[in-house]
Amino acid sequence: MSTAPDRYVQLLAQHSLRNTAMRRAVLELLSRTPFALSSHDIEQELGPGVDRITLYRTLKSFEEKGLIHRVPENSDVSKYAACSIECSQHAHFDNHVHFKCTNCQHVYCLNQVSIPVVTLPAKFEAITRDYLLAGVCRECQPA
Amino acid sequence: MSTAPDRYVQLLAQHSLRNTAMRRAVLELLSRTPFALSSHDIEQELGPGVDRITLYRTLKSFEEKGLIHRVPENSDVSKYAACSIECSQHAHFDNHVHFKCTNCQHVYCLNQVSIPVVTLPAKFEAITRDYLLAGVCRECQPA
DNA sequence: ACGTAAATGCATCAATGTTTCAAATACAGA
DNA sequence: TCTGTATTTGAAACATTGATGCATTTACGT
Repeated sequence: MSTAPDRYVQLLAQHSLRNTAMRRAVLELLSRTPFALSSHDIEQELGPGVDRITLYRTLKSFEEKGLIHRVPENSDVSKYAACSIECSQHAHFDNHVHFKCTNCQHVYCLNQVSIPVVTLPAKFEAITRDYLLAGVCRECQPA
Repeated sequence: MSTAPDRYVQLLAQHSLRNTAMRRAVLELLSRTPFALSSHDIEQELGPGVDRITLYRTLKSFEEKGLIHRVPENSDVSKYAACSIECSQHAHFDNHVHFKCTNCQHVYCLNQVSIPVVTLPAKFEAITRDYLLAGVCRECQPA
């Protein structure tokens, strides 16, 4: 794990998180990957040196502080993706649709597609919304 | 577990599932509960007599045959709810919105609110859609 | 009522995640 | 730059959720 002092260091500081090798590595990986990754995926990508427990804690604190968000999935494993810049500990603003490919299993954040609003029955008040699509992604379309 | 020959027996037969005590009990419980239940919840409700493994298998086959659906959640535990009548092994038609109360933790199927359609980027083709809201439910509103 | 395929119950195994605690480390302040 | 302290890490143990293999039991078509 390199020690390059770059924008990830700033991101961590902005969210009151100490600058450690594991955090930089996870942040860098999630930022450069165009689809959501599970804890297991991240472990694989970062190589055999990473501690599984530390990784769980890293993901948990990142989620709490608003650096990453958990993509809603109807499977058993949680997948994570980098948040948009506006997110913080106090509020998540990931109002985009998620798309899961049933072929390659990748989960994409479709940042350009925002979640439509619905009218709820009386006395139900929504605070957050998640919209998850499943189907065939760009990469897996038959030519 | 009673042996009352009622509409659950028919439901099971219609979906090619044998009529057993556990299946009748789970089906009855999910049908009368207005929010989604986790495997653990169901175990508690049905009492100490139920076998955990059999329950997992029951939920799995119910989901496969289209009797119940798994409610998308961004937590770790899976929750299940009874499907609408039109669902079958071949296709689920649960095009309603789900609502999770951040206070009582209950997940409601808002059957009267259908999921709005979105326009996807080129070459993405959606097959299923899930819409999950979180907020304060009817029961938990301050007076 | 009988035979067979399916479902159950139990032991075992696997994956995911949490907790506890000592050792190491980041970072603020002198 | 050095030092103190609060945070983070790493390791072992534990908890929960779920799957698998197999013998026994049960549902249901004939």
